[in-house]
Amino acid sequence: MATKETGRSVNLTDFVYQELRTRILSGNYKEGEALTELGIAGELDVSRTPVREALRQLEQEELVELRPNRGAVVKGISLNDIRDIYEIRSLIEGLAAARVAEQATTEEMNQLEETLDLTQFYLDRKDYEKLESMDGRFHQQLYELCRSRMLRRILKDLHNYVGQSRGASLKTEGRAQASIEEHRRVLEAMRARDPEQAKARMTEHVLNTRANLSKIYRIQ
Amino acid sequence: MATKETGRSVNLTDFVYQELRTRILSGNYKEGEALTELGIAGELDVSRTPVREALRQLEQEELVELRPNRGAVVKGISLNDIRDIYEIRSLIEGLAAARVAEQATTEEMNQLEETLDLTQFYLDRKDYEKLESMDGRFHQQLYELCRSRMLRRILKDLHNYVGQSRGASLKTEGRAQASIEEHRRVLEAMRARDPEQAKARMTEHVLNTRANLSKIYRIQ
DNA sequence: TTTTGTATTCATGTATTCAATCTGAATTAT
DNA sequence: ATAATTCAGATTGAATACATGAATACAAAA
Repeated sequence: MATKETGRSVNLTDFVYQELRTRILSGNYKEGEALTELGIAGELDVSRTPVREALRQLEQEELVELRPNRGAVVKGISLNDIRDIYEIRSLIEGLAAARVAEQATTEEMNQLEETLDLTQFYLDRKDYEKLESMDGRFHQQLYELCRSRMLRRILKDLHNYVGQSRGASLKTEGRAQASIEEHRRVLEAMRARDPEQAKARMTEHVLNTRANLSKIYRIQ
Repeated sequence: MATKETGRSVNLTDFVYQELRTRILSGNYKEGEALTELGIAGELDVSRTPVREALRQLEQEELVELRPNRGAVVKGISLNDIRDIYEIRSLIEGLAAARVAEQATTEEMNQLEETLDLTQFYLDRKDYEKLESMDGRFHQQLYELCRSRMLRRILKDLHNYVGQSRGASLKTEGRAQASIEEHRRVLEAMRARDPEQAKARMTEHVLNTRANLSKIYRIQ
């Protein structure tokens, strides 16, 4: 057992975790909403045990608050959080890019390039769901390739938090194409084994994304 | 129930979590060591339930790896991790200091000053345990006062990871006094409401700590 | 009217039970 | 002798049972 219609979770705890996480980050569960263990267990048709374990994980990344003996409350992502995420990323994501420029193999760079080609492919097809997924994959791949456990941890976290707003940003006129081109320039610098340029271009890319986002949301 | 000789845990899960976390970060449990739920439960005299929940939390911060159906393995902090932590902190901890300079109340700055006074007090008494704790408290207070959920999350995490090496650093000749003075200069800039200077001085402080650390450990 | 005590209810905290899975040694087959 | 197989023991995964604590409603007292 343990795949639960959605598939590919190895156990129920992971399944519940993914499910709750998605619902919170998508805004399906709203800020301040109280979650009861039995309620979730009933909804997902599992016992309280995996629910409790999943809630503990979510508490660790501050997506819920666990009040002792009083249950869980949803903590969403605020505009202030988003503003800070982009500010932090503008400071450290360039570092990850520099590391990739220094250490990644040609094979790994080819993987990045494939992601970029796919992104362009889906943009041409106007398949915005896949486009969004591929745009995110470029960053996720980068986090793996930078060979730094700490950078990967932090950047993955931050990136996941802004999934929603990144999607909105990519739907604005011309931004997706610009994003692809910025990614490409980062990759070029990596292929040229120029860490400083890779860093600068990645930083600029993050700042551009933030600037674009500030047209949609009221941040900073 | 629920205080378990060590005191102040509100429930057994938190108690187990703190206990395991401490043992891992202090090197008491070594990298690669396999942990069984029943073994821990027996050692701490609790059932498997709170142990499982604690392990899920520890997995979230990558202090253990959970292999499905095969149990938990300890993941320590490597020298590479420490190197990266200081590099990341040198980039973003200044941002936190700048925020404090902008937003903290005079009362809050007084709290920081009290911590500094206490640090000096314990240094004069050569009470290195308390000294270490107070030196850390200055940073922890800063993370709370910067009023950024994301900065607080990340910096607290990173700071906890390097607890051991920070302790070692403070024991080297003259470093504790230098650290206090650097903290004081950061606070001065905050009191002067000069975010840029607070940032610069904090960044320098982090870099100094790293430089001092590199005399002990073989980092970068 | 406000406060305080108390019973009830509901949710969480923990232990226990049972099922599924993995590991490794003994056994069998090649 | 080596490889494949089987099976027992141990460990994790999940559900359920039991215990504890918090919140609410309501009654009695000030």
